[in-house]
Amino acid sequence: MTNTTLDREIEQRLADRGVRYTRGRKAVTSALARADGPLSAAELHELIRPSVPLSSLYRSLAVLEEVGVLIPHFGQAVSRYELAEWLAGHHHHLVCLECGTVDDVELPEHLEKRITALVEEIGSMTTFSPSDHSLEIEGTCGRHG
Amino acid sequence: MTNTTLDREIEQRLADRGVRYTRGRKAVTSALARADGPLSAAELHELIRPSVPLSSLYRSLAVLEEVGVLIPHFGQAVSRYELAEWLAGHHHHLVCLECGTVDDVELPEHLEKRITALVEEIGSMTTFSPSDHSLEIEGTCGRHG
DNA sequence: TCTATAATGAGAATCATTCCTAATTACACT
DNA sequence: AGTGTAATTAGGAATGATTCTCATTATAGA
Repeated sequence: MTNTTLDREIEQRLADRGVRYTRGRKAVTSALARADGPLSAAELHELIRPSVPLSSLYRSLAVLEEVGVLIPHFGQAVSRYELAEWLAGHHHHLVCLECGTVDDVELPEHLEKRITALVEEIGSMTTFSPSDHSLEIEGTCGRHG
Repeated sequence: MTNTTLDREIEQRLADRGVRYTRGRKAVTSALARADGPLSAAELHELIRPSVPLSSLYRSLAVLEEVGVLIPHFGQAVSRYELAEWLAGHHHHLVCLECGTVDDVELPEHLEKRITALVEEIGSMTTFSPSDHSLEIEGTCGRHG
């Protein structure tokens, strides 16, 4: 395995929750540990096929998410649309982890400038050419009992 | 209509592309203009029902995206998973608009500190309590012909 | 080893999204 | 206003992703 330490940490976490660290679940975490970005169920299936059928894979993902080993990159698998920035203005997002709503925030110029500067610095560090950016802030909105 | 100026800008853009600004399309843009964050097709449908059937709604979304009036909040409607940050470390994302891949970037500490400071400032401006954040940088990765 | 419980495999069911085709509508021109 | 043409829509069928169900298998502990 690529990363024994990581694997042991996961094993520990699952043990604490009384959940087994089975072959299929190991296949998922180890594929994700090797990946260099978030992967979809289909992409994972391609990587670890044919050892795990899709239905089991989805179950493994759900279990691993439940115990906090995995996180979904942008919650639900539905497309959400918004007006383009030339219409709505440049903004960022507040993502509520409790109710799933996403709210826009427009930042005052001095904060926005600092973000833009950061993005440019990151671009100059890599071979990636940034054209736009969005700061996604997760937390809880003020609307819950 | 809530926002006549905006509506005229959209009308103009569609006219430039030789595309009609029909009742159904207006219903979509005006609902999005009123919304305070990105909406899914189902949410939009709920808002403007029963004037527009779902299939037409999807087509409107596609057309409006094509002419640059709408943008999807996080591309494809598939869930992608990654290891939680306590396992993978805190990182941000480079989203390639050409091929759809998402790569992780881990930032050097001085940059990360600047982002954290920003997020805290934003939190203090609103009723939202941030628990985590991710900077999503869109652009093109270095891998295309 | 035996038993109770957790996990898997395979396929059916569900939900979001896309596709298809005929009927309708808007637009340009008379 | 009336007509021809192309764009658009409605509605339902088809697809693809995800979830559910249930019979079977594996596991941990008595």
